[in-house]
Amino acid sequence: MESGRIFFEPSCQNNMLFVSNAHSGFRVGGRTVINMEESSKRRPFFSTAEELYDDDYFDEQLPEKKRRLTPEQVHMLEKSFETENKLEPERKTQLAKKLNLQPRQVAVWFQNRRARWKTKQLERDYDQLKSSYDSLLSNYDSILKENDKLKSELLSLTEKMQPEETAGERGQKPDPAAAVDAVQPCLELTVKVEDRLSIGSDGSAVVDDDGRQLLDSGDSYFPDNDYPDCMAAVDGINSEEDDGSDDGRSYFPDVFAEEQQEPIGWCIWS
DNA sequence: TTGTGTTTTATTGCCTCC
DNA sequence: GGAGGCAATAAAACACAA
Repeated sequence: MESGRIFFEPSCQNNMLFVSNAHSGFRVGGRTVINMEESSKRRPFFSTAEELYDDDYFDEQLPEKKRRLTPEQVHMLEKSFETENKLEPERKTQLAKKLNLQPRQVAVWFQNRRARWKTKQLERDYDQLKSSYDSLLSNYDSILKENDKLKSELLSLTEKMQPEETAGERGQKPDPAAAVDAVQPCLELTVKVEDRLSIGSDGSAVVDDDGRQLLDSGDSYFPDNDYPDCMAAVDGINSEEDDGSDDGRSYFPDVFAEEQQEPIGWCIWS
C-alpha cells in the first residue's frame, strides 16, 4: 500500500476500500474512497473482510478487480426498481442492509439502471415513430393513387361529354381544364400532407417548421406535440418496458396521449 | 485460446433543487 | 453549500465466434 490507512465500512460486509487521507478519491459520506488509478493495484472491490485481513490473500489477489452483483442481489434490485425507479434515502439504506451492499452501490445501481431504461425507452419510441411514419406513408401513397385515378376518370368523363354537348349546342361548352382545376385544392392538400411527412433534408433529423431541432434533453423528444399527424396512425402504443419496470412514462408521452385521428387526403368536390 | 464486442459496475463533472 | 440526478466515460467481467 502506497499511502493512507485502509479500513472497512463497518455496516457492510461487501467491503470497499476507503483511504483516510487520499487526495484523489471520490466523496462517500464525508470520507474519500480511493480512485481507480490508485485502487487498480489493489484488491477486489467486494472481497470479504476476512480475505482482506488475510496476508496471503492480500499478496496474491493483486491487482484489484470489479466484482459483479450476485443474481439474487440483482433480482432484489430489479424488483425494487419495478416498484419505484427513484431511490429515496430510507429505501436505499434498507436495500443496502438487506443485500449486504454499500448504500453507494445501491445508488449507483439505480442510476445505471435508469440510464439503461432510458436507452431502451428511446429505442422503443424510435421504433414506434418509425412504424407510425411508415403507416402514414403507405396511407398517403394509396390516397395519392386514388386521387390520380379519380382525376383521370373525371377527365375521361368530361371528354366523353364534350361531343354530346357540341352536337346539341345546349348549355355551356365543358372545359376539361376547368374540371382539373376543381380537383386542385385536393392536390394541394396532398402536397401539404407530403410536406408534413418529410423528416428533414437528410432524413435523419426531426425538424419543425422553423427548422428547430426537436431533440432535447428533456423527457420527450416531441415536447410540444408538434407532429400530431405523424402519430395518428399508431394503434396500441405501449411504452412500458419489457420487464415491466417502467414508471409508465414514455419519452414522448404527450404525443401518444391524445387522440389525433384526422383524416388526411380526403377531398370532396361537387 | 484469443480477439472483439457487449454489459455491468463505478467515477467524474456538471447541473438543479432546497 | 450539500445532496442527488444525469451524461459521459473508464474499466472489469462476460459472451461468443473464429
